[in-house]
Amino acid sequence: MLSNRQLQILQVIVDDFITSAQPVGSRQISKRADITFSPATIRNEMADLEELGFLEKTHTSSGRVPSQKGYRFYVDHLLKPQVITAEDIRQIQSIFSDQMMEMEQVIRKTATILSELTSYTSILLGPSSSSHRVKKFSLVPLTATNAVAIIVTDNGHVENRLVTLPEQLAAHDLEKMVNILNERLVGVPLADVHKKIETEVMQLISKHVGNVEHFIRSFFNVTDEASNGKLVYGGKLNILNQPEFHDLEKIRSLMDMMDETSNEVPSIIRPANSNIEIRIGTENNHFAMEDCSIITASFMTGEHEEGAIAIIGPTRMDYQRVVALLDFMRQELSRNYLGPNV
Amino acid sequence: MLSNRQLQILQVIVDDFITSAQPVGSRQISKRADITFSPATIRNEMADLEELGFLEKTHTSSGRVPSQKGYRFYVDHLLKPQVITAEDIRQIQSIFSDQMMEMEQVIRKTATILSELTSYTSILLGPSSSSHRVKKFSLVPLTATNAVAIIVTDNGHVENRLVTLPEQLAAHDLEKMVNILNERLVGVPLADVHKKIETEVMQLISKHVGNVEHFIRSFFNVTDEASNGKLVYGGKLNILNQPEFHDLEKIRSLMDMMDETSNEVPSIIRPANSNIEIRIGTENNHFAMEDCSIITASFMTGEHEEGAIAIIGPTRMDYQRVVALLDFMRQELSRNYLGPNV
DNA sequence: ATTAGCACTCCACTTTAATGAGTGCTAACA
DNA sequence: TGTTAGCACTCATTAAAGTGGAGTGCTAAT
Repeated sequence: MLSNRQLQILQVIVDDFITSAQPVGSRQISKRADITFSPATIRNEMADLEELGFLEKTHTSSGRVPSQKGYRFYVDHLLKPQVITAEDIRQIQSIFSDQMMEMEQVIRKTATILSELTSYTSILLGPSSSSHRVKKFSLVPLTATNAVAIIVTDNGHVENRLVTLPEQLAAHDLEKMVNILNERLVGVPLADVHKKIETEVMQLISKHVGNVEHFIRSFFNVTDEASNGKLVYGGKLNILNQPEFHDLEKIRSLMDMMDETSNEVPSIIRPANSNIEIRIGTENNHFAMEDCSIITASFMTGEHEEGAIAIIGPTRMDYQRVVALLDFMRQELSRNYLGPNV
Repeated sequence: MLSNRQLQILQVIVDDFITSAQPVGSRQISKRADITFSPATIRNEMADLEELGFLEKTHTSSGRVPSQKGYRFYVDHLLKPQVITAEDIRQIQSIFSDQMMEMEQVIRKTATILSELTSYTSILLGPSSSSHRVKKFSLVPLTATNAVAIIVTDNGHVENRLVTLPEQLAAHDLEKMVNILNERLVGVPLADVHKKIETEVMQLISKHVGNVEHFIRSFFNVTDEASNGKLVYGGKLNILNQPEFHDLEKIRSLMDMMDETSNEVPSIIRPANSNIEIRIGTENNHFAMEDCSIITASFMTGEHEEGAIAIIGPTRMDYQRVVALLDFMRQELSRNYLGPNV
């Protein structure tokens, strides 16, 4: 069990290091107004805290730096709920001032504003469309062999894919097929479309219209891609401002992770439960993020629709502020984003 | 006028520097098999070339480095058409091996492969859809006040936008409106849709259906966003491998330029005429690219549809190879990409 | 239990010296 | 007259050595 004095010292060290990025020494601490004891006393306490694993030295005669365990303790026990400023609130609410708010726009604006307010990198994962239901299916022929297949969901999401039509397909067969698909697919959640087509629609169609194998197959993946929501980054380059990221290799691996081609990010930033979650350093289980912390939160845009917000910064991150901002943000998003008034 | 020997020396220096990134000295040059004269002679020639502005020194007693003017001369007069390897050809053609090639996929794959083959950053600008004609317009109502407006063009491009419907709008009025829009818009190039609606369709509709001002307005910008084609990057991080980009500020400004939010890139990478074009250093008229060269080429996917390819690398770029690759690539793209068999 | 005092450590920075690649110039050479 | 060998000189790079300062750990005094 840590004494009150130890708690106080740990708190001061973490707070100091977060703002200065410099190892903090005993003398420096003793100068603070709220510290009444001498540097020597502080040194003793710091030695104990180090032995307990909360602090580290960068070299034998340097000041102390919080260890990962130190941050963890700080986050779990010393974090004081911080009130965000009126200006923060104003900025966040400006996102919703525009009446006509399409999901993607809101996500984008949120990402930008969060990265500006925190000066870290924000990641927003829009709610997946897979729980939404098909509102309409249509097929627009382009040439004799090509057409565009379009699915509109009840939240206004549009999926479209170029498909190759079976060779000799009469116009009325095409129409018939579209009718069947509409009959059977409207109302089905996007996530189930694949299965539905395979088990039910496919044989039904081939009864009326021959040779649709290939067409159906090229249409299958329509539904797979909407399973993750839109992923948007804000302030990707903010990480370059952090003094601990002057190392090109670290930057590279982080940037690499955030490159659109990789798709591990959604699973990384989705919080395990729906609360705010903080993962520090190696807790992320990701090489590129060994020196990073990530704070995630989720927001709801419908009964089963969940989006995720994440802020990535150095382990030496302003946890208090970010947590406060994220908490407010998630509330605003959930509050403003009620179902399909989209 | 440069003597043959000067030409040879300039060529050797540029070639050498391109591969080694190190200033090249007289002794080093004289060691080459194709050089018959002594270091002292070379030094004299180099001094002349420097005076003429083709070479520079990094400091008084360093070897020579090509100046921007040197690169320009090299590119204009010394570039030998290089044959690309069978492996290069194989890789490039693999892009088109897949029968079902959607424009966006091809663009993506091209960007990736070009960045891998060159180890520089590639930028691909897909052809704009604005010359394509509206194939179909449809409106899918979601709620009483919201709907999705969808435009499909004859090349299979789909534009969709959430729109707010006028308050009291009967179902048959809606249908009538959609019919009118289809009648009037089908066959119109995307670029002209805006104008067409404003001058013609708007009054026609308001004759039949009242109070459509707001709806029409929210629909206007549908057409503006397709004016630039899809923009795709390949190997954004390759620039980090270049020794001249170990400076964070340079990296930042380049990355910043390539960030999706900025939209100056299309105009930068579009070549002035339809040939291959090389811009070196400050010729780019862009701060972030003072130490970069950009090689652009265009390809045709239809009579009036033009896409652009660009490779961005350090001024010390392997011009020969990149030019050869781009030239082959543009031919392949144009050849494989014939109109709307998409 | 707390703190002043002191020896010690180590980083960061500066200075100095040595090395070596490269140049410019001059004089000799073919 | 064009070419080259020779030589003094410049400058980046590297290593070694010295210096100052911030910080620690320990001990003894309060």
